[in-house]
Amino acid sequence: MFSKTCKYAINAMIYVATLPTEQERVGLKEISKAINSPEAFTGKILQALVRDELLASTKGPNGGFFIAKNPAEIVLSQIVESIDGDTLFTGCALGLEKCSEEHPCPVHHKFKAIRDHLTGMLMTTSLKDVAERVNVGISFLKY
Amino acid sequence: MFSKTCKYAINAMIYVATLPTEQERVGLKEISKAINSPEAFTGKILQALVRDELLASTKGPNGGFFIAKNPAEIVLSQIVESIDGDTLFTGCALGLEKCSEEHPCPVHHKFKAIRDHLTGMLMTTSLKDVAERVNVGISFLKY
DNA sequence: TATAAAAAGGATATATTTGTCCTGTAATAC
DNA sequence: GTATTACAGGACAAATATATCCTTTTTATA
Repeated sequence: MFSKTCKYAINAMIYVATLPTEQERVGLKEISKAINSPEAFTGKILQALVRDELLASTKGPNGGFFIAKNPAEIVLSQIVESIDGDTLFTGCALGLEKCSEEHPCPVHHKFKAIRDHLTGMLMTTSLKDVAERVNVGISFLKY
Repeated sequence: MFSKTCKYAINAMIYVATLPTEQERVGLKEISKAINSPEAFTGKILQALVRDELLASTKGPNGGFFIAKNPAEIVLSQIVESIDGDTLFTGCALGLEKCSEEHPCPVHHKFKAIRDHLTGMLMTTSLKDVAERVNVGISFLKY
């Protein structure tokens, strides 16, 4: 479904979004500990999220990462697209290069419904939604 | 969603299922041409499908592959599980090792519906269903 | 201004997936 | 029974994804 990289990215974004807004910045070390991911690799992923302006960062003492805009305005599909691209949303399930309504693969019509369901969910689920679930203790970011 | 290997497997199974039952066997070369896949690699995949008794094969002149049972009784989920295992059906979308109702990841509840939708579709779509679409010319196995 | 903290980025390493090549094995036909 | 055909299987190669290490850059503050 998602690449490992993308899973780390989503978890990291959620973790940063769970922090109170008073806490200005959070470091790589804390993030990778919180989501149980390899630190250096997670650093690369956060870099990419910063380039795509979903995260922001500052260097130096007390530096670290923070969500670039209001977590209510960032949806999961943006993170997925940033890391994995749009193949999950537009690619053919059976790998045909030019799969379309006019030239569909054998499962095109059946997958359409599922893809719509999936993308609809990812486009309507905000970081705020999921971060709140973690904050109230009904969902978890590791193990 | 599916690995490339799994896509080749599904396409190959569909192609073999499209052939008239009078045609007893079909060779690797023809299959990989029909689905536009690398021949040797496809050979490995077909081997695996034979081991899992979804396909059958015979060696020697006029040998080749054929569907092991009635295509109406083989569903897509069996092919997926044979090649990719059950992570698509049971694994956590965010990669948590022990994601469950009691210890859910932040998207667990939302993904449940999509996973059910997807697995339901794969468990109710038979090879016969999809092969017929190819045979009547409303769907395609390559390009 | 020197020092330390922390992210950015380049180079490299490891693991996994995807793909090829060659030999072995079984079946058929002459 | 020999030659030919076609799948089985092992060894290897290439490509991609995942992961680590080290240096550079930026910033805060003592």
